[in-house]
Amino acid sequence: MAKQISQRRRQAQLRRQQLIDAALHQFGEKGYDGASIRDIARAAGVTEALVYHYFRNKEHLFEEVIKARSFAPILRRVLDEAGDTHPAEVLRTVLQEFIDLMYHNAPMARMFITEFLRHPVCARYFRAMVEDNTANLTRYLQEQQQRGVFRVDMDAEAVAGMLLGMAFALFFAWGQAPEREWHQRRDKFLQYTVPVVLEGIWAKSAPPDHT
Amino acid sequence: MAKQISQRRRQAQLRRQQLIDAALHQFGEKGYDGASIRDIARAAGVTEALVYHYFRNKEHLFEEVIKARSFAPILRRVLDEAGDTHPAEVLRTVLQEFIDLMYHNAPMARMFITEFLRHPVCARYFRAMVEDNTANLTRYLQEQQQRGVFRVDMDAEAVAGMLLGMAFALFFAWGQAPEREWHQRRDKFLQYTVPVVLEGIWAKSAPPDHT
Amino acid sequence: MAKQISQRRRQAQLRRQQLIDAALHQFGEKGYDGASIRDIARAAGVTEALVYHYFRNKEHLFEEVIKARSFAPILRRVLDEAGDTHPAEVLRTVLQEFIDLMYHNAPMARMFITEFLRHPVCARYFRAMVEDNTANLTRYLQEQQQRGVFRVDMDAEAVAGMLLGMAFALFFAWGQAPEREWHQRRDKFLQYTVPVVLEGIWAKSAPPDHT
Amino acid sequence: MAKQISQRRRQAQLRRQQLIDAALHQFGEKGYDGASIRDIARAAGVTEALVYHYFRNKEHLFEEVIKARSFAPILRRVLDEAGDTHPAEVLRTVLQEFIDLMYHNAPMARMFITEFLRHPVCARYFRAMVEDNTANLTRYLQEQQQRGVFRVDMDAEAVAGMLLGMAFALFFAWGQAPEREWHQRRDKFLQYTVPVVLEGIWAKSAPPDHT
DNA sequence: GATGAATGAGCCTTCATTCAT
DNA sequence: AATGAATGAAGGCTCATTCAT
Repeated sequence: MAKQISQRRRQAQLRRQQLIDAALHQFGEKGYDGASIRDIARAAGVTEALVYHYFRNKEHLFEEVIKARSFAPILRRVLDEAGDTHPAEVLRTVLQEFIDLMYHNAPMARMFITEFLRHPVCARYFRAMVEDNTANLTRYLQEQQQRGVFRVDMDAEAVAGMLLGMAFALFFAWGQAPEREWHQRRDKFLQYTVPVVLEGIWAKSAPPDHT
Repeated sequence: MAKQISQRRRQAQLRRQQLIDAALHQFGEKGYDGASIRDIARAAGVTEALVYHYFRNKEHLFEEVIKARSFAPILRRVLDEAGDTHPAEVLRTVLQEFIDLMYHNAPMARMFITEFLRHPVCARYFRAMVEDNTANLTRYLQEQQQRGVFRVDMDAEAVAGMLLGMAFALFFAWGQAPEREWHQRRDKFLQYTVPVVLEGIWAKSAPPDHT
Repeated sequence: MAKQISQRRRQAQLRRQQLIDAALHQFGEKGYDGASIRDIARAAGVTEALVYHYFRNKEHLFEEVIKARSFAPILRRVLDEAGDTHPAEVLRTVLQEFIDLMYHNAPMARMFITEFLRHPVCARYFRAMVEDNTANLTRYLQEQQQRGVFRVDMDAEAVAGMLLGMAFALFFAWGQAPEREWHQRRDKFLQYTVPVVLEGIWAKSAPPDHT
Repeated sequence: MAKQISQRRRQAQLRRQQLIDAALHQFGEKGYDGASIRDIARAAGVTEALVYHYFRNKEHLFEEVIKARSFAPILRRVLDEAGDTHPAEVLRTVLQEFIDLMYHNAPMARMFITEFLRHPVCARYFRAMVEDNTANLTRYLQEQQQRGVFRVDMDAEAVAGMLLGMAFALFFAWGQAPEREWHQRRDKFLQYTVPVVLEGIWAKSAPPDHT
């Protein structure tokens, strides 16, 4: 009997996740208003009423979708694992991970982008994410600054925001383009654009020997 | 009689514009799906049916809103008038105009952002706008490059995209923040971030004496 | 000046007729509810408002359409001109005229049929028409009956109703069929069916030598 | 539990029928365009939305109404049960049943008549019905013809069409008249008109002894 | 846990009609 | 004579949500 209960619970957990996944895709493709509960339910292969069995209402479901799949933890890990490779390499990797993360989670990214400007909940999470990432990147830049890698007068936070902003803009503008074009833009961004930016912040006494 | 007709026509023109304005605001605040024809009509102080007297349907109204208020012409003017001031100054001005333009037309900017990912029409116009602006800025950068101001190996298009992208990301992330914060971010961007970027593209033989 | 006025009047008369024609076709094709004032106006190449300049409202326009094009006068003429040809020939001609009249004025006929069951005005006119025609045909049959052509116990009115009813049913059921089929049905009706009916009403003493 | 489910199903079945009935009456009285979903829902005592729970849209509801209540099966039964009574009696009975069937299902009959000329679906069903009935009656007439009851040169199909057409025209023209008048017309038709028609098709060698 | 019946509110759109010009 | 601006009502349909089963 306990087994049955735990099985039920597992089944419930599964359903819940299934619904969140379906909702994520629908919201991502059609937006909050554009995606109906019916759409979501059908995409998950269940009845509309069942959605209300798991989530109080559409708003709540939306919040759960946001909570369940934040970028933040993933990105933090990436940054933490940076280690002590050459900063140029590290930053390029970080931005690459960031860009690819958005690209491979396009539905969610789209949802965040489109609903950020309307949905307070979404805005809150999005901002938290941005701040989290910026803070992490800022911290890293400051560490390197103190080690003499970057100019003393560098504004670490501004640079962090600039780098992430550029990456974000890249995804926004071209994330939906045909795959080939997207890859071209992405590669040029990582190989050419980022280094150009870094040019302005290296400490002069320590000329970089980056690739 | 001719006068009467022209008056009627003027009145009609006015109404049309009035409706487009109202629609712009409603779409900007609530998105395409979220803004109902009723909302728009009420905001313009007329009946729903009148909206259909001027526009075939919601889709068409939306297109008219987009067409009627494209950034492109405004931006082009700004860039064309750049003249021959110091490039650093020019670029700062251009970006400032760009940012302020978005900020002062926030409802439309928001609409473009949120509907870009869903509405083909919007996407088309948005992309045209991006390309137009990038092309203009690219051209300017190339001119300066040929005059020896910028490095020979500078990729003008990539730099143009980077600058505009950063500006866009700035607006996206902070355009809705409290006014004071917005202004701080904006100013820091123009006074600090942009120069940092430029640092990487100046021709070495011609050290800039920018502010 | 008088000329101008009369010209205007003629123009007005023309427009009126034009509108009635357009309305007839629209009502015939789409029914009273299905045909909108806009449809009618467009079909006549004028503005909706002009329809209201000539007719108080849709109902009135409908009535005018019905009044303006009653079958009755046409049919009466046909019957009056019957003269003294052989009755079988006369009846066949009468029915043929009746059928062809409906077929060549299909839009109006359709309108009468479909609106008869709903629209009191239409019902009144239709019934008047039916009664008029039946009365005429009945009178003719009675005259021939008194001349010894038809059986003494023939119920002239019943026979008249039966003949016209059959013709009507023919048009109703097949009037929309492909033209070839329609013509086949029509011809068989006139050449075979009608004579069969007459068989039952000839006076026995006077065997007919019809074709 | 199975009981509960079946009860629910029964309830649903009931609702469905209820809606079809309501729709039938509304369509019959006001026509397809004239009868709104609101009308139908109110007549059935439910919300408009529930109509859409049972039927995909108005068109579908209309089709279901037509399918659910076709004359065809009823008429076929009547004809099949004809047995071997005297043909005059059989035919009179058949036509009487046909007429009464229309009269007692006046709303649907009216709907068929008015929508036949506009609605393809209705036209299809109506035509099938006509052909089915005509075919049955034709077959019966041919059987009797082979047994020597009717003239050798009788065109069974034409006669069948004629008889049913007359009956239809009778209903069309007078089915809405005051009840007394209707009954008079109906009785005269069955007792006088039909025999007159038959007069023309009896085989001469076998003089009928009908009433 | 899961379903289908049921609802009230709202949406986009069309319609018949009026009025100033 | 003719038009276009303007409206209130209604129509078909969808949606988020509840409830009994």
